[in-house]
Amino acid sequence: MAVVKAVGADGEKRKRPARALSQALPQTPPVADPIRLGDLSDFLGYSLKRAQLRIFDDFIGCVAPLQLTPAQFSVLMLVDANPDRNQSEIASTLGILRPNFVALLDELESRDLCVRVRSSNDRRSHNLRLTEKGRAVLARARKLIETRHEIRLRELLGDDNRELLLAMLGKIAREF
Amino acid sequence: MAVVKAVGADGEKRKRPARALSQALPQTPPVADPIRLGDLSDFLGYSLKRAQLRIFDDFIGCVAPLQLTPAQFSVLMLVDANPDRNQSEIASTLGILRPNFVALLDELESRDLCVRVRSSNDRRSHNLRLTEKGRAVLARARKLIETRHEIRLRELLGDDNRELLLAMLGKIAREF
DNA sequence: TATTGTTATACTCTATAACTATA
DNA sequence: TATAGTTATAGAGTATAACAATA
Repeated sequence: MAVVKAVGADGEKRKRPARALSQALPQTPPVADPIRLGDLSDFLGYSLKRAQLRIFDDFIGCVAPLQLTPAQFSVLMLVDANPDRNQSEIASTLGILRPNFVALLDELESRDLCVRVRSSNDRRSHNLRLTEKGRAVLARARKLIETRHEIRLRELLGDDNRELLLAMLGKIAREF
Repeated sequence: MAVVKAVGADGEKRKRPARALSQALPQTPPVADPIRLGDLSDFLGYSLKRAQLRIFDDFIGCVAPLQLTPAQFSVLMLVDANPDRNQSEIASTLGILRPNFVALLDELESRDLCVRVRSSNDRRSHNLRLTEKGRAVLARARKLIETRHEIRLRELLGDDNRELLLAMLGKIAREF
């Protein structure tokens, strides 16, 4: 397995610049030592958060042509896999509070990716479905993410390690 | 290695309730099928985010006696490992923007955990140090996290898998 | 009475511009 | 002029209470 690389970020600035002979060295050298993370990287929360931010950033860049946030993508995925479920069911499955789900859906509906259909059984409920355009956009998004994002993750981590990573993250989310 | 458990969440509600013989079955059964995550859990971003939220939530609970957020903890850790570095250096290492670091530091300083010391070399800079109390609180926090949080993660994942998880997350944060 | 979707609202995070004091 | 710390501010994301329509 590939070894984790040195330390990065400002690694290329390590070399001290040349200095005139007569010039006194200041108390603090002009090129500072890199900051040490110390034990911080041994705490799962820290590494998890930094990795999550990086992944989301890359995700957003990869689906930029479709202008989908990770949250919007997750809604499209879930409505596609579970048509005609109501807002509360979809929102709570994603850990989104019902009030906060309203604006998110408004946006998807205004872009004609998703529709709210008043349920005939229970007229309080709005059943959710993807539109034809919604399915098409989702398909394009999945292809973009697979070919630009996930494939590079497989290259970086290796197929087996990526599977193991997914399994552990799922276990934490479900059982911790 | 332990196998990932079934599905959870509402797993205990699966059994259909008894029903009067004369009562007609409504079109939709009163106990709905669980929502299927589908391929969503195969996308790293989704699993990463859910796991991160769970970990932070648990972290906050574990250090509740000390009232430290993950961000505050990371600042204490970094200042402890790198005394007399200035705000910009500490903030940027943590991915915190300088303006947002001000209030964070104000809070730590008001609680006498950390001090800003005007640098004699460059009077624009504030060098950061932990106070005696700051070191004590950090030590207690580390112990709480180790004994209540990380230890349970090791039990859940296994020691070797936890190490592998940390290595992969670090690799994503640094190299992806 | 309880639930679904909604509004209003508040609080935290994050992001950018611009000021001040120093260099 | 450039940089460190700061202020102000705006935008996401997230949280709770309460209302109308419906059950």
